[in-house]
Amino acid sequence: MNKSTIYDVALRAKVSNATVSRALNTPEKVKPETRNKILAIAKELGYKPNAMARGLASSKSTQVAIIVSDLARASVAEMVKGISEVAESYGYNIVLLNVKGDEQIDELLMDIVSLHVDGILYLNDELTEKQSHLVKELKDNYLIPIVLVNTESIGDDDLLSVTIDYEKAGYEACKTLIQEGRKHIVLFTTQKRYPVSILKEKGYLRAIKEYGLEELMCFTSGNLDINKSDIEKYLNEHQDIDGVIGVRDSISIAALNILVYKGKKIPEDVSVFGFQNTRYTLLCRPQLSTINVPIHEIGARAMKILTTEMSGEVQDAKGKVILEHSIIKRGTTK
Amino acid sequence: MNKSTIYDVALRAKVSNATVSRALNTPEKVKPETRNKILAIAKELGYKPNAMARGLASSKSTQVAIIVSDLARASVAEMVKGISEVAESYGYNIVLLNVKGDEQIDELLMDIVSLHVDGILYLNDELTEKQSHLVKELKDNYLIPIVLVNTESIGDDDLLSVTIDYEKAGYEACKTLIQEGRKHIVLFTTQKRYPVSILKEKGYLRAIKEYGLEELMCFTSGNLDINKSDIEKYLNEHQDIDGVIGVRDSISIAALNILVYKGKKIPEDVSVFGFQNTRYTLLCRPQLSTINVPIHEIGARAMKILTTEMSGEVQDAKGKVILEHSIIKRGTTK
DNA sequence: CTGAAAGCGCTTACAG
DNA sequence: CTGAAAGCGCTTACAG
Repeated sequence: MNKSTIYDVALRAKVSNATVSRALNTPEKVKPETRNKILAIAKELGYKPNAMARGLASSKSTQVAIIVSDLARASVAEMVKGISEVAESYGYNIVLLNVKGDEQIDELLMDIVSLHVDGILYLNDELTEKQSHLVKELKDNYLIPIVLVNTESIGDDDLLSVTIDYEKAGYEACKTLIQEGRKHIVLFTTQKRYPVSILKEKGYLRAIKEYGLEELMCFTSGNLDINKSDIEKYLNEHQDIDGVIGVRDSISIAALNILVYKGKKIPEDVSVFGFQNTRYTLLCRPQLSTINVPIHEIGARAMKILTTEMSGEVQDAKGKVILEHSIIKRGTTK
Repeated sequence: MNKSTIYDVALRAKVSNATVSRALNTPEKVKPETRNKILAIAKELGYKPNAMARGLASSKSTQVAIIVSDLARASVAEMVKGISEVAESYGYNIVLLNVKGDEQIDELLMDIVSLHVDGILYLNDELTEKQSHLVKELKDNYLIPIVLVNTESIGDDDLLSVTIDYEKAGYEACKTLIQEGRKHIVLFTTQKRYPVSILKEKGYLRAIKEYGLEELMCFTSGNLDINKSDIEKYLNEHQDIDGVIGVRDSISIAALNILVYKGKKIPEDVSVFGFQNTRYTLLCRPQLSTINVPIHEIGARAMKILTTEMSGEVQDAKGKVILEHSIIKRGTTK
C-alpha cells in the first residue's frame, strides 16, 4: 500500500507542503537545493499528486472531454486515436463520452459540467441542430472551451471548428470522376441531414452542374447492413451508373462490392470514390480511391486552439479552421 | 455564468449543505418534503455537483480507466464502444489511455494512480510480460481493481480477466477448414508474442496434429501495410495452400485479397477464416467467416467484476471468466 | 525563497 | 431526520 500525500513528502523534507507543491509545479520558485531534496524524497516515497485534489484547488482538471457518436466507425476511431495522442502530449487526459442521438444529450452535457473538464472536443460528425444549440449554450453558460472537430456548427451557432473543406472535397471527388469520362455519377449519402454530408452533397452538385450532368443522389441509412439493400436497389434501378461516390468509405465499399457482384469491372466500367481514407480503403478489392483527411493535423490544431482558449489568452470564440485535404487515387479509379 | 454550489442550494432551501448532499446521494435519509424542496431548488439553480470535490471527499472518482494499444484497430474500437456503453450505464465515466509499447507504460500507470480511478479495464490484447507485471504491481500496491479484457495475464500474474477461449476458437477455426477437406492450412499470426496470439496458435496446432496435417505458420508484422508483403511472399512460396486462418480479421482479409489476385477462387479453391467479427468482415468480398466475440457480454461482465471489486465485497483477486464465442460462416468458407 | 492559512466543494461520522 | 464540524489533498495569495 503506497499512498503518500504531499504532507508526507513535506514532513520528510522538513519543509512546508506549500514548498513541496511549488517544487513540483513551479520549480523555478524553489531554491535548487531544496527542490532537489524534495524531488528525491517524492520519488523515494512514490508520491503521486492526487489529481482530484489538485483539480479542486486549482480549478483545472487537466482533462479534456472527447464526444463521439459511434466509436465503432473507423473514421471516428482513427480520429480519436490521433486526437488523444495529441492531447496526451499536452498533458491532458481524455474522458470519452458517447452521444447516442439527441435523447440523452442533455444528461451528457450535465455530466460534462460536473466533470469540470478544461475543454471539449466535439468530434461527432453526426451533429444535429439540437446538439449544436445545446453545445453553444454550454459554452456560453459555463464558459468552457469547445472545439468542433471534423464537423462544423449549424446555422448561426458560431462555434469554433477544425475541419477540411468538405464542399470542395465533394466537388473534387466528383470532378475526378468526370475527368475520367464518367457521365452518370451517383452520390450515396446519408438519410440524416448532417452538416458534413450536406457539404459533400453541395460540392458534388456544383461539379455536376458545372459539367451539365444529371444529379443522382441516393440517401442511405448509414447503417452497414441496411445500406447494402438501399444501394443494391438503387443500382438495380440505375443500370447506367458509371461513377459512384459515397460520403463514407464504408458506403463506397458496400457499393463497390455490389457492383462487382453485378458483373461490373472496377475501374473499367465504374469508378468508385470514398471519403476519409480509413483503413477500410486498404482492405477492399481493389483498394479505394478517396479523400484523405489529415487526422493528426486536425487533432493537433484542435488541441492547440483548446489550450489557447483554456489559458484564457485569446477568446476569439468564433472561427473556422480549414485544413488541406488531398485526393488519393487507388484502384477504384482510372 | 452558472456555477452554483451545494451551499447556494442549501441557502435557498434553508437547510444545511449536509442535507442537500443527502437529498442528492441518499434520498431515503431525508424527509420527503425537505427532499423535494431541495431537488426543486437544485434544478432551478442548475446545480451540478462538482465531481472533483465529490471524488476528493468520498475517495471515489466514478471514473474507470480503459487502457488500449491501438484504437484505430476495429476490434479495439468496437470493444471500447461496447465497454464504454456498459460503463456509462453503471454511472462511470471513461478515461481513455493509450499504451504505446513498453516504453511509456510506467508513466501511464503513474498517471492512473494520480487520477484515482475506481478501476481499470486493460483491454490491450498486445499485452507484454513487462506490462503484465507492472499492472500486477499496480494492483497490489494501490489495491486498485483491474480486469484484463479480451486478453489474459502472462505467467503467474494472477490477474482477473474476461475473455473467450481463444485456444478453443483457434482449434475450431482450424477444424472448420479441415472438415471442408482442406489439407494445407496456414495460420497467419503476429511476430510479436502476445498471449492471445499464442493461444490461437495452440488451438490451431492441436487441430493440425489431431488430423495429422502439416504445421504451416507465418509470422507477420501486424502492420496493415507490411502484412501484405509478408503474406504475399508466403503464399508465393506455398502454392498449395488451400486454407487460411488469420489471427485478426484484417490479416485474413489481406490474405484473401492476395489470393484472389493470384487467381484463386474463394471459397472453391481456398477457404479463409478470421478472428473477432469486426466490421471488416462485412466489407470484404466475399464476406469473411470468422470467430464471433461477444463484445457486449465481455464488457458487461468486466464492469460487473470491477464494480464488485470496487465495492470491496468479494476480493477474489484471481480468476478467469471465459465467455462463449461462436463460429460465423460467411462467404469465405464452403 | 519559504511558511501559515484559507479555501476549493463536497462527504460523512458524530450528536442530537 | 437534520446540523455543526472535520476532513479529503491539494494550490495560492499574502507575509515575511
